[in-house]
Amino acid sequence: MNEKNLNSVDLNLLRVFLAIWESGSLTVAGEHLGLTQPAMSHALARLRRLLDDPLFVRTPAGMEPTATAERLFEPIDTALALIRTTLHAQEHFDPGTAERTFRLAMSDMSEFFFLPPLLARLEREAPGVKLEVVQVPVDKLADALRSREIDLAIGYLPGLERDCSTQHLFSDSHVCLVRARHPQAGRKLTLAALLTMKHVFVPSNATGHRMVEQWLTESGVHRHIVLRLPHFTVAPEIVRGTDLAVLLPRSIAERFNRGRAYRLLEIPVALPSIDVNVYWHARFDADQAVRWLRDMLLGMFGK
DNA sequence: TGACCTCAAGTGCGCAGACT
DNA sequence: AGTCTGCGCACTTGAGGTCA
Repeated sequence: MNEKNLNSVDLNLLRVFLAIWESGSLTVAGEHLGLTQPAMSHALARLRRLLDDPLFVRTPAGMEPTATAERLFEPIDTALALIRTTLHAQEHFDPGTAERTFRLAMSDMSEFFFLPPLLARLEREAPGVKLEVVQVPVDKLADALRSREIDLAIGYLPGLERDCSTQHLFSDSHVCLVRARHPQAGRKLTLAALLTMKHVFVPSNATGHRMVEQWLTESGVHRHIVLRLPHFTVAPEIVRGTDLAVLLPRSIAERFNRGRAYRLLEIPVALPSIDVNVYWHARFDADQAVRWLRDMLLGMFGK
């Protein structure tokens, strides 16, 4: 593209490009942008002249991008996001008056650990701020952060470090949670005792927890599972009334043990530690609101 | 010299109808 | 049903002229 072509680049044409890319239809893209279909057609025609490429071709499946469009998508998407966040960055974020919903992705265990204290803090300092926890498959998290479907992801998510910015909060390890009057309470837990005990098994959707469970299996540590649960919240209540045990992250176990109804036993196997981080996409580095929330998380949970 | 006005060209958009 | 194209309207922009 020469300087003359550059003069005719209209930022709105790039929005048109992205809207057609995302919807695969001029009509639908126009609805998203508040333009009619003919206006979209004209805009696409101008883009085609500008870039000397059809960009999108009609197929039975909709408007399919050409190789040139495929090549252009990422830089255009990144450039527009940069412009948006640069403009947003100028807007001062005042938590006391802000009306904003933050969308977060986290596991069920992280919900239990993070949300109660975080909500209490928000209630005091940012009454207009709302949270929405979104369940996103791990392999879709990077895309969800990039597209701003979610603002932050929290947990042990090593796969995200390649695509996203990261702030370390704390390192966690696993312990064996039993009731205070359990026969093993007060004793040093041996591998033989661990294998003899009856366990509650919680698959959870937490990546770190799953990794530890997988590591135990691969290491030949096969516990005697008498109860499988789809989620972990009821497990401590069951453990409190029985001689069953459950393996949980220490942060979760300590939260349950505030009333001293349990004992936390060290697991007699060297388990990998879990780095609990907060993740966001680098394109939103400058977003004052998200930065404020990140700083709050770091202040509350960072070690 | 700057402010204001006029006019032509360029641009964006919508309507209607043709096309795929 | 969805897209493309010709046409006309509205608005913007820039050049040129006039006036205080």
